[in-house]
Amino acid sequence: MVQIPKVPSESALPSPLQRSVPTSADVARLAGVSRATVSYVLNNTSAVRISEPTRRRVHEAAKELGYVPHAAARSLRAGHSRMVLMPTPHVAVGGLYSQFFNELQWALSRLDYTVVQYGGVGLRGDEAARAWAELRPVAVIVPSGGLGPEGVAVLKRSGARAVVMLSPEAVDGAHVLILDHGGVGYSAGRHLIERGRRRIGVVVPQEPGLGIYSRPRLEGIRRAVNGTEATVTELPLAYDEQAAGRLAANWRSLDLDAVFAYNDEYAMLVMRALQDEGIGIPDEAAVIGADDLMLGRLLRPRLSTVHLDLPAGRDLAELVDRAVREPGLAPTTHDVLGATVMHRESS
Amino acid sequence: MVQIPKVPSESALPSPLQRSVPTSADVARLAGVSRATVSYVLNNTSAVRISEPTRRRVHEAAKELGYVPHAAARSLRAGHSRMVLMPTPHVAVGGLYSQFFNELQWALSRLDYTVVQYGGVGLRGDEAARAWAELRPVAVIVPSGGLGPEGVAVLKRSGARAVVMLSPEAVDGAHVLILDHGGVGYSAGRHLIERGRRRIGVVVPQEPGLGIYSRPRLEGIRRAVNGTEATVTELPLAYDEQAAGRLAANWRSLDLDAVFAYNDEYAMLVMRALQDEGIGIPDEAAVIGADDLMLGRLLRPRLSTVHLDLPAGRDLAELVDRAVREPGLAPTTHDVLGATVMHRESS
DNA sequence: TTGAAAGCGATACCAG
DNA sequence: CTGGTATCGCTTTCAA
Repeated sequence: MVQIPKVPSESALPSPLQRSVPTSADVARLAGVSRATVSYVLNNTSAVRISEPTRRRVHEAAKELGYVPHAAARSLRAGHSRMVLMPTPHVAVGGLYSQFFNELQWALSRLDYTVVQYGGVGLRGDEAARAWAELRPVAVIVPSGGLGPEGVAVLKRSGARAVVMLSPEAVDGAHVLILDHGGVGYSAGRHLIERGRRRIGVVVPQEPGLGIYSRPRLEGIRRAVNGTEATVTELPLAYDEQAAGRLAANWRSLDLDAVFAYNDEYAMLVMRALQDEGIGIPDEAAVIGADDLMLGRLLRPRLSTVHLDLPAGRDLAELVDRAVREPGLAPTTHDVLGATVMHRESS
Repeated sequence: MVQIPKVPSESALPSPLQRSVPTSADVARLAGVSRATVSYVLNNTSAVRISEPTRRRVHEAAKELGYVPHAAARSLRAGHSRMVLMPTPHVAVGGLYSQFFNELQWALSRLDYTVVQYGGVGLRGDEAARAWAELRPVAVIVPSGGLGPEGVAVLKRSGARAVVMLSPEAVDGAHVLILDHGGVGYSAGRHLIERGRRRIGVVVPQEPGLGIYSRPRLEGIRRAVNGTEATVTELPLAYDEQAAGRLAANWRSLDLDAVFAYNDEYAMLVMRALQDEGIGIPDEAAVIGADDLMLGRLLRPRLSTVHLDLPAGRDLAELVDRAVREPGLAPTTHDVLGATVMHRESS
């Protein structure tokens, strides 16, 4: 890491008399009108007609002072805001989610909402909900579970008209889009079994925050082997080459014929390690990932994967908008995570 | 994409009498004390001593009502906030930046700042600056240029005590950490020339927002060949397999012996396509990427790359904190992007 | 067409 | 120890 040099603190340098920030009252004074008039002009209030010369004077004064309205004061007065709060996920999620959230953000902006990602780092559950509630957002979108019915209640009591969660399970009071990661594991499991595999290893990432995804995926593959003669073996794995190397070195003693690698990045890591150990893919070991990243198509053999159908950001934005406009709307719960196996060459 | 089913709008459902959100006045009423006392108790104001029974009553009332303080009202009254605003980058940047920003966010939280990522989608330059200024953040961290001295001035006039930019060039009034992407290209160029390459292709991504990074990298490699007999050829490339395939098919007619692929992901794409075309790496074509992603080490041959030394999030957080606490501090400008070639097997 | 003033929610001063 | 009250910046009636 490059060091940022420490700057000698220029003690008590009499800074150029930091003018305090201009308010609408300052604009009014400079333009020689009342604050009300300033408000009318700058907000283009249609209910009131202001003479053209006055408008110009106000605009000029505002520009001269560099006036910028104070959002907090405004929404305090208005009693509501159009802020949609989206807590940032605690763990670095993959490129798939980034893309989804970009799309969502864009769609919400189109509907005239201000999207704010809030970094509640140390907080969990209800504590987090309280922190979010302090901002009085009109809606909250929680990317990944972790919020119980009490948390939802806190948010609603403090004015949130919609709480939308992407969660593995339904939560009382919230609109929930159920991202059934179990289906991802299940699809992978069915696929491997259909291709004649019986002794399936399942990579379980060691990164702490990934459990909410990896556990359901593991459960899903367990469901898939249920009633068959196939077996499932957990393979804990850190995301680094050494760990993958150790796994590969042990591979033959594990006596497995397939591996579901949690996602494509872990799959690449595992596949590389197995190949370096001289293990043939897919003959000796079938490998399947998940997320359908571009990188999987670039591997040799091409990586089989489970493609995730996330909801369109646009649809989610519309759900939020509807919930905001009709607070009476009963919270809904939908399964929205499609899982489709993309069979390529590694399985 | 999975459709979210449209919900029949339950017209005018008499919602369960949405109690309006509780204020400190409500708490005061329920506890039988004044609003001032509520404030003292809930903020643990040390200058004032409140009797234990009163404290308990206030706390109980607050809990019963589910009271959550109103951040906007509080900071309006206080005249300042501890919000650090970080506009979200317009273009999906790579995993390297995500990691850096996560670290930064964590470090700022430790210093008791509230980090807010703000999605100003359609806005650019001064317009964006005005939108940010409305939130009255105590500091603004701009991830990637695009803000001129006027924009900085707007932010400062509206109360921002620090404006920190990660930018290719110095900007008046802002603390600037110069991310010299030119150095990345330069290092790659020097490396290739030292290894005897003379006809260097440089991948220029076609994704719109990537120009701010790719242009300086290209300029850097131009600087590196200056005064040598080596040449530089631009290779526009979209991030998909077809485009890479076309490039590879044309490769021999281009008569190049090396390629700097903008970053590791493009490098993987290009390397794969070249290999599929039967072009030997590094013999026929040397390939070097940038960003030093894990994936490069997993490729065969292992990908040479330019490692970027980003500033530590912790250091940047401290710079922000110092600037906030000493507004008189003169804005500083530092070069902070180290570039180190990691020579592996592809070059 | 414009101005005076109330009030959004929380805090901090000054009395009591 | 506790309560009244002015205040932050802005919008919006109601009067003039």
